[in-house]
Amino acid sequence: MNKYIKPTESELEILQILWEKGLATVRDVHESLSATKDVGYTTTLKLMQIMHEKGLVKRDESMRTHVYQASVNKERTQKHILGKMIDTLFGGSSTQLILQALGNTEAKATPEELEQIQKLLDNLKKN
Amino acid sequence: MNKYIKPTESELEILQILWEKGLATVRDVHESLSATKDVGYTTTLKLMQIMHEKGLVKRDESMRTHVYQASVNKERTQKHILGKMIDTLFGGSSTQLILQALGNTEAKATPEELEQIQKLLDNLKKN
DNA sequence: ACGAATATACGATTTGCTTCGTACGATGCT
DNA sequence: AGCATCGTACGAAGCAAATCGTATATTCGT
Repeated sequence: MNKYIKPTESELEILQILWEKGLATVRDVHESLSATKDVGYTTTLKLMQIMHEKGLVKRDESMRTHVYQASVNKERTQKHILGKMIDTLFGGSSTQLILQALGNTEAKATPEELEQIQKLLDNLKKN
Repeated sequence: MNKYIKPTESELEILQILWEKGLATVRDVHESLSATKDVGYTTTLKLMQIMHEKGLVKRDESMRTHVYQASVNKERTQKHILGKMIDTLFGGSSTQLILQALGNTEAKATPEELEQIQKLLDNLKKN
């Protein structure tokens, strides 16, 4: 079995961009990143090279400008980190986390989203 | 305004113990910790000293054996970290996080907990 | 063709977290 | 009193993450 590699905070930021874009060059990623963060280009590059070594991303090197994509699954990664967080921050109770997230007044959920949650909740209640 | 200090992973483990116990000595915390983790006493001590410097915990030094307590609010801290996680891992959508957490087959929620979530959900729907 | 811009590679540094050894004082036991 | 135990303080090592400077190759514009 392949060992799970836990992405660092910075690596997660990059992964998120890659998950969104699908394919992206270092420059693409860097431009997205630097919108919110003050960071040098070579720093982004280095990070992505390290991620490549770790196997977090794949890249096509056939062109001078390499084209990257995530090589780890988004949902799997989210689930993994979420699980850890539930442990270390919510004493193992996912309910506590959900209540906290639902009650979060910022990042309000839209009615449609609430319905989405309702549906899943209904489903769980049946079992 | 006081700058928010982000607790590290290890510090969170300790905070969780302090939130639960209210008051605790280093030894208390260490015993809780070492139930799940293999770590030396002085390591726990040092961590708690650092947390004290950072202002994450308070302590009563009037006795030889100092008595600690968390000085940061549990809900506030959870919310803060959760918010960051929603940003860096779920593209800013708390709904995505909730769906993921609800769908999590491990750490199953009990029917009572589901009701708790339902109530909050109903409340949100009204507005 | 030539200078500017753009790309990767890579080493070095800095910073922060974690861990532990050691020193040393206070307390407890016999 | 004398020794073991328990407590804090503190320095330092080990490690990983993050940042950046520099070297070098390629490409582009004029």
